[in-house]
Amino acid sequence: MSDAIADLPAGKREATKAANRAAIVEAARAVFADIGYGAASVRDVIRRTGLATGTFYNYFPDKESLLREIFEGIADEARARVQAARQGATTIESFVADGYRAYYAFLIEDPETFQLLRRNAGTIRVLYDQPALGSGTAELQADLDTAVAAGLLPAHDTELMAAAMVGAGIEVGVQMLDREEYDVEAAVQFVTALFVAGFQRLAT
Amino acid sequence: MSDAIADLPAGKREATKAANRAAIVEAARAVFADIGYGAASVRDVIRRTGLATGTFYNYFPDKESLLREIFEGIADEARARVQAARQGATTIESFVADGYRAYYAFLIEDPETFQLLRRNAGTIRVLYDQPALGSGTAELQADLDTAVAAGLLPAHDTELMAAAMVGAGIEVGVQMLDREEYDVEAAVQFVTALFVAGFQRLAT
DNA sequence: GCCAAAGTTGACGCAGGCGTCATCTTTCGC
DNA sequence: GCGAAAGATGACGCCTGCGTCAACTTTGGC
Repeated sequence: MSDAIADLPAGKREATKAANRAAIVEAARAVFADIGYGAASVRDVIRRTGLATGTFYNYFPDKESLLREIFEGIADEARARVQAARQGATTIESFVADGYRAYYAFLIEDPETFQLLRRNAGTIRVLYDQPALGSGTAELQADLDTAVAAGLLPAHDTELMAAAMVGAGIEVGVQMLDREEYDVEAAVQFVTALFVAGFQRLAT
Repeated sequence: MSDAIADLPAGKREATKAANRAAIVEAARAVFADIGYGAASVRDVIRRTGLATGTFYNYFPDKESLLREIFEGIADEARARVQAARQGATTIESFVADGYRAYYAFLIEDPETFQLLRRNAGTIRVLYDQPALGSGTAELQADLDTAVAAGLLPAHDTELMAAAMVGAGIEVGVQMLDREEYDVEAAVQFVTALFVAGFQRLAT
């Protein structure tokens, strides 16, 4: 059906393969977001694609590797965006605000991804037992360290700072998505005021 | 074996019933904390108690009602403690600090409960689709509203404030529990400084 | 001590998931 | 076009979970 994905040097062979893989991943996102990873079966996923049972195993060895692939894709994307946004920051305000703005924009763009993360945060945390969730607390901590070194932020426990920013960011994001109109700017203003003032106070 | 639970007017009948119920709940806490609610089966739970399959169904109609019972117990306890702690607050500082202190003390007292909540936050959120997780964002919001009315806090979006406090509280709690020594006071100081300064700034 | 009521037990039938593999279909090189 | 290779298919055997229920064990009243 149609020229679906690309007009690259795609042989039909390759094209179908890419399409099937994509279909499986897409179905899995929906299923995991919906009933949660633990409760989902490989069957639930492939049933949704219309492909046959056996086909699944041509692409993935099991359910877990599916979740890993999905999650890594999301994490890479989110990390890249947030980090790019923070790149130009020259003040605490812009560091905090630009990061959150990129993050919230990402959520709104694709609420399914957000639901997926929220629903399976516990599982993901167990799966990657260090890194935690969201766009990566570790990554944020590294950015905070850089900002501290550059004199942008007062020195403090960056691990706790990162944890607090991620936690608050997620819950505020949930609220934002729960409301009638998505107001990214309001959410950004809110968390920015909170953390900028908070960080300054912590310096005392 | 032994005089286990109580020396109340317990008939043997009643005593066994209470013990079995407790055993099931305890096993379920462990299993849900360990592999997650979705992946857990009723069998996983009863197997851990040594009771027979059928016995489970004398106490609970299904897996979900088990989670509900467990979660409600935890929520009641946590809510009561945090609210009691906040009762005497006369300043922003004590309002924030006392609540968090009670909360973190609770976590340390029983890390399994915390792991249970963390692991199954997504499921719980879906189960009670409004209330969310932790000791209850809604409850906190109500307390914040009261505090605002009493002039303790500057007026602002208390829904977002509650969300941010719960989110940051949880993630900071995770960090605290991940560290070698649990330092409740450090965690309390941290979040208190953050939110007190943040709330004041938001008033501007 | 005895017996009715309460409660426990685990085997049972059914449902559905798992991963495999022989078979069929499609593609691609020539 | 044709044949070989790549890949899709779904039935199959195995396993585990579900909720039930007839049979057994324990308790408590007398």
